[in-house]
Amino acid sequence: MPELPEVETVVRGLRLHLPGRRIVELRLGKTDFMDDPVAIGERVPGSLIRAVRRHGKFLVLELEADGAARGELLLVIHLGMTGQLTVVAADTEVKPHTHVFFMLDDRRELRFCDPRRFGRMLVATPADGEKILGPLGADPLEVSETDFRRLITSRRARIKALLLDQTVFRGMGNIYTDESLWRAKIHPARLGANLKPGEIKKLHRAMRAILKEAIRLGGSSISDYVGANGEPGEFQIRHRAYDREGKKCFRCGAKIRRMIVAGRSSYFCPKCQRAPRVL
DNA sequence: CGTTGAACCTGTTTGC
DNA sequence: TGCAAACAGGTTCAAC
Repeated sequence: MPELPEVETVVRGLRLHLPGRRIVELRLGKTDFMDDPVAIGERVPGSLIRAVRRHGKFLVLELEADGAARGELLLVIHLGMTGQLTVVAADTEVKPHTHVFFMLDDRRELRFCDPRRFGRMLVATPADGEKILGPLGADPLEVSETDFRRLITSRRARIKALLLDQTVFRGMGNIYTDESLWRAKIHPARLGANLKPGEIKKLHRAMRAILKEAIRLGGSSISDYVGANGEPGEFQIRHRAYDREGKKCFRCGAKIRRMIVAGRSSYFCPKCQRAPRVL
């Protein structure tokens, strides 16, 4: 669920509460989504939260550890499909599947809830964190049109697969990929290398505009996504392709179709987004 | 290289 | 109504 706009929304929400707070205690439930739960239990308690940032779909809490493990430490978190990070008062009722409680020094808690446990959590030194964050590709909001073109035309994969590949662009997911392709009128199965210059320019613009608009509306809430304050997003009402199989295309009225591309459900307008004989 | 399918796990929706 | 299948924002790995 959480793609770039959702993670960005969560990060902005966390920034309202976390920087300057100390994590006084940690409580763990199920930990099979953690690389090394023992390390988290040992190194996180007592640390000071310096900053919160996003890298693709990863959230990064910059910590200053005290005691023995003194020094800069990164808490790296991925929300997977159903992960939620919220800051609540310590006496707030606990939702099922809440697996981590970070008790703060202001009687509040940062809670991680993830029913499917596809999320990920680990602590690392800045150097080790680089091993996870380093391989990620260009930020879709920062990438220039020139770099965008180069990244897309230098590979022989379908445009849908390229946009979803986190080592090419960090942060794009199934919803915003389909929405961007719909706006740019490009069929998801087209080969990136075969896109015409005009199409690439339109796609670059569409992607950036859609991500910005989605961030403005707090992301898309399909079933369980919420921001750090527990509020759902509103971008789902603006979806033009995603999850609209059989419904009318907002542009031409044709029925939106669904097909599997790059292993994922892909929604597109068969009339606006034509599949050429040679993809 | 790139694609496909399965696996990871739980909950919800859909179909017979 | 009830049960089983299909499906879900993501990533990773094996096999071709």
